[in-house]
Amino acid sequence: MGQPSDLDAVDVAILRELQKDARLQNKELAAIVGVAPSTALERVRSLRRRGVFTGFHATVNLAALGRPVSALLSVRVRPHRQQIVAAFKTFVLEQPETVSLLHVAGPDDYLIQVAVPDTTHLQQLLINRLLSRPEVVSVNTMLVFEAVGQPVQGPIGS
Amino acid sequence: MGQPSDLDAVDVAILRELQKDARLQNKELAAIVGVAPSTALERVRSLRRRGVFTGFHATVNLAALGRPVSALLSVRVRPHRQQIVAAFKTFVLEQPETVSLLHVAGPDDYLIQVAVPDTTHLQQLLINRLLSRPEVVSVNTMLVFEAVGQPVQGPIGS
DNA sequence: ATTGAAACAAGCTAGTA
DNA sequence: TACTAGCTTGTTTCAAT
Repeated sequence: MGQPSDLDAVDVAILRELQKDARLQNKELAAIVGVAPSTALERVRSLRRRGVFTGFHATVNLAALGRPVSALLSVRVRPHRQQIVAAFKTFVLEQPETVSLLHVAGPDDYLIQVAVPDTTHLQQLLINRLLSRPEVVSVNTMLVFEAVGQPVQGPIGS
Repeated sequence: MGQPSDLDAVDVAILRELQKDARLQNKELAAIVGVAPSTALERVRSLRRRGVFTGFHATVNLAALGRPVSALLSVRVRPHRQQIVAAFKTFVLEQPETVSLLHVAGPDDYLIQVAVPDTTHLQQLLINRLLSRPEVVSVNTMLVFEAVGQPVQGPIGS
């Protein structure tokens, strides 16, 4: 589904601009990428339809939400049966502290990023909700000092 | 900077809606949260000014960008001097493969998420660009099977 | 701090090349 | 597929509360 070659220079420019600012108005976007507004509109719709754009989201300052402490929890889940794993994932995503969940290949199976009000809250989350689950074999906690996300992703010249 | 109590119900509703859909029109947003369009506009501006909103970004399907393989690189950097660490971070963020960078407390110092066209590309990145750097003591590679981000973050009732 | 209304600007849908 | 034009719709400012 979708080769990078499906994307011409205008598409790539649109991807770049809307990753930088999702609230950019269509007319302005059209001016920046050098096409007519109607064309820009159709391009954005097409990129959405083709699944190249997966969403448009505001990002928030978690500290301003009263959750200044972030941690990465490296979790080992056993046995690795489909039903158990699915239930675990659902549970994790239901927790309001969860920011993201990665299923990885390595010594541990899942990396969960959480944001909490304080370390006491983190401790309670670990003890009362994660370690108490039978399928959770181990949890390694890494405090997050700093998180930097690249705001713009594009194709890579292989 | 910014207690959660600074946010009333309307603010929280605005945060929720724009995290779900950053391209929501102001008029529609106003209708959903139950205020006049002019009020909604002022609230959004205020949340931006106060740094509660940190950005509005389109998210893209990395596979559609020709980068279907994601990995998490757990990196140990030594010595842990300010200048060396800063140079390392800058270098990592300059690489087009980089999706995000976390500085953590744990056995390793950095977790780097990368998205690449294939595993050969990943191997080359590791050998030619990461392991060749003198400050990089070790790299542990975890392949990412699945990544799920919670689209909406809110305050947590402590 | 919120609102309603007016002036302004953008979005959208044709019809055409 | 992209563009121009014109009608529709949304955005923004501001005086008043």
